[in-house]
Amino acid sequence: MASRPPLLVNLTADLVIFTIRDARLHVLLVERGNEPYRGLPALPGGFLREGESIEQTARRELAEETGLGDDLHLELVGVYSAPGRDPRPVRVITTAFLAIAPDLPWPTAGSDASAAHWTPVDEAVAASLAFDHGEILRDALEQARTSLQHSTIAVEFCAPEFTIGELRDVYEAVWGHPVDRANFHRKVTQAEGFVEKTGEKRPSGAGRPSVLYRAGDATVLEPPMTRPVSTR
Amino acid sequence: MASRPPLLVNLTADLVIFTIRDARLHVLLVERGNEPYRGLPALPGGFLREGESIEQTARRELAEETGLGDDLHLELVGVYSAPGRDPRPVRVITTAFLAIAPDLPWPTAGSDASAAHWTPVDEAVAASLAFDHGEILRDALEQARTSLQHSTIAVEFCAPEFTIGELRDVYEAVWGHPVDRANFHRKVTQAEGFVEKTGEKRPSGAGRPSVLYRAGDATVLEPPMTRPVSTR
DNA sequence: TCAATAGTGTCTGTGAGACACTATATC
DNA sequence: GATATAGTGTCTCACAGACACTATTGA
Repeated sequence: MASRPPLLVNLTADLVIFTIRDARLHVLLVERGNEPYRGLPALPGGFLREGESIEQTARRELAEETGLGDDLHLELVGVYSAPGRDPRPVRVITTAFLAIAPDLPWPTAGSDASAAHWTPVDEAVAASLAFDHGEILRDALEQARTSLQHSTIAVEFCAPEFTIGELRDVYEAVWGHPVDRANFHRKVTQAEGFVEKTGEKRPSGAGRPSVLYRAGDATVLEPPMTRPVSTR
Repeated sequence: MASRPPLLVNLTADLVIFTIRDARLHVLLVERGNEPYRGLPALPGGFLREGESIEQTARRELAEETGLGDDLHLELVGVYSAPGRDPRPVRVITTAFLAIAPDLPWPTAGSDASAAHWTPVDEAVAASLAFDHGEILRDALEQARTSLQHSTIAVEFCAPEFTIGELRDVYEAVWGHPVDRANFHRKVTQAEGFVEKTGEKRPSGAGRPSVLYRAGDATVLEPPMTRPVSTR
């Protein structure tokens, strides 16, 4: 049989960048400046360039959008390739990555030109997004919730020095569910390599000052943090 | 700034198809008939076609290679896009999928023309494979081991009716580690929706005949099956 | 002193791991 | 009977969940 030439496509990396502001999980959305879907909110992303791996594309976009270093946590969420997901003549297939940013004072909520907004995830999930970005966002959110169980990435949401209470706020914001204060404290401090004391304390307005911690060496959390049934 | 046109690439789906033969985990490898890497063992795969999602590409290749229906379990392992991973002029980026096939009598170990071989995974991991298929295989193996903990996919390795002992053989083959017979039996039969009795028994040569089960409705296994530390 | 927040003690239930025991088949 | 395989009982330890308690600060 005559072999047809392989189909040529464009490849993009789209980013689901999460952070926590005011104890709520937010995701970075940009307003599309071009067709298709001009004016609609979308996930930031961009095309693969020559000499780049798709992870490098994702990191480059991440740096452009957040202005942060490229040492942030990135994990693959999925490949989205349904025919017709992008109306342009050449097929555009995207690889979605999940990124986690600490809750820092943001220059302009993204240094990129186009209007970037930190949007509460529940609003973003309910909104109508460009392309299949709604589906991507839901998949990434579920993956983030699962990752919090099995890994120590929650510290990536925090500043270099943080309190156990702040770390607990991360879990509560991502899971959207309260977590027992006492049990969480023990779990986190006893898990080897999750957090380590800095030796400092920080006054917490009123009340006993909290001990400060920094991230430990471990990346996997074994045994995992159990996730409330109602969040699954 | 002048925007350059997006890079055009070829996209492939490569398959890591696992099965169990003689209580050992095997993977399907094909011998490459064309350049590059002609003659070297490689994972089966193929190019994305027009009107197809990449999952459909993977299912099509899976059906071609195994002759089995397209209801087999498929899960995304990763995207492999390093520049230079394929020496051809147009960049070839692959999405790797993990598939699980039951241990059935195979027509010719794959109906495809090219020489397809069921290879024990430890041999395949040690061998030199085409492209970055060695890395893909290692990633897929680790993912399969993890999936066995958290899901009920182990039943996909089995015939429609199976014994608890056969299911345990799956875990031992994939993990490469013995699993306690008694505790496994309780875990599997008490986990809701993992397996259900058919009502039949099957004589097992000598000894008490074993009760037959079929797969249940559940896909996630909660709480998970704990994996021996030495396999992590 | 009280209010507020941080951190500990302790009891209970679930389930994993280890391993002895019972059940049912072939020879 | 002996042997082989399937399945159960049971003890111990680790740990999650619930929640009462103590500790340390500011007002």
